[in-house]
Amino acid sequence: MEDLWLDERQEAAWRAFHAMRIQLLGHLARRLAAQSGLSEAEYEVLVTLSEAPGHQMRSRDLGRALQWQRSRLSHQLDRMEKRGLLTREPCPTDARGCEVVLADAGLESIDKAATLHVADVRHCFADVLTPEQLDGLTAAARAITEHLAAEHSDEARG
Amino acid sequence: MEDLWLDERQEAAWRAFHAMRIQLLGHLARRLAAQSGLSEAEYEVLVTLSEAPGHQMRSRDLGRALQWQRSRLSHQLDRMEKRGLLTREPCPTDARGCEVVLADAGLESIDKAATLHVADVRHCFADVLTPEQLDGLTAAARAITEHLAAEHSDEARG
DNA sequence: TCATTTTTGCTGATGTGTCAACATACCCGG
DNA sequence: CCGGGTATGTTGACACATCAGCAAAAATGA
Repeated sequence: MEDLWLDERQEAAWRAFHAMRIQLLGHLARRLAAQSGLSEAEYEVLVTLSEAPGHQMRSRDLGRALQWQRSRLSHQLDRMEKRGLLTREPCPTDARGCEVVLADAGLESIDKAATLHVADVRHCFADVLTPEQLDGLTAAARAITEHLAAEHSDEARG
Repeated sequence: MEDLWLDERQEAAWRAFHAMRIQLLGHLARRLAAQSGLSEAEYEVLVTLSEAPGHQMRSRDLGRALQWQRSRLSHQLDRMEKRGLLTREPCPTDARGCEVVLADAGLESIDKAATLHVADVRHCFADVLTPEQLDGLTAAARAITEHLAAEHSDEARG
């Protein structure tokens, strides 16, 4: 049963990461909502759509790009379609499919929102860290992501 | 309009952090649910209560410890009380207040869950990083948290 | 061709998180 | 003591996320 707890250094890192995450994401989400009337989920959908050729994408590909579950995306698109941010149209090459098209209101929203949001990310995240800290964070985050990906493909095989 | 976007290094860090956060927290939440039947919210409430003297706390203090909104806590306690993880009793010193008491089922749950969850955190987070990365992450996270706290108190004053 | 399996998207139920509004109790200055 | 401001907790409405289950179309392969 030894070896199961965190040592001092590990616990400090975990707690600091936890607190930072809560504060930072909460702050960014509140700013985004106040400035643009968008939630983070809406922002991500609109950014991805706005970068797609023709401002449209199959629901399947949108889901893959965002790494979302199908049902999550479907519910989210329901709400955004009701708000007039996008439309859903039948996919010409696959009768199951569904083309998600950015509406004018959505394009307007995301254009305004993106500039302000990126400025917030700079102000509260990027500009607070030194270049060395940025690189260190990138390396640490990638190490964790890759470890999880490896583990996931392990259990898919095993 | 110059200076508003992120440079290469900043964008790499932001994207890496974003991806890591999604993967890591999703993984930990799924493992916690599968192993213990607890959500992260329930886990946090139970851990905090289990560390309190007498396994109980005023709702106000619980909210402060968790940094939660009052309404969030109230809704969460509703659900957990229905599940038999805790009880709510009147506060003897303040008729508005409410003592939240850990129930036997809650103590049992958290005892089992904590060991497994901490092991997961070690496996997917702490053990993946070098001591230097852990310290670097701690410093970076604290810098961000402190920056946000300072900003928040600024706008409270201004 | 035809049956089976996979992919795609939707739905309903439940749990989660935020906001605004509310009722009550406390506190403090007159 | 009393009256206005503050603190505490709850509620209802809504947005968000996950799960299990469903239907229909497509891909696969005997």
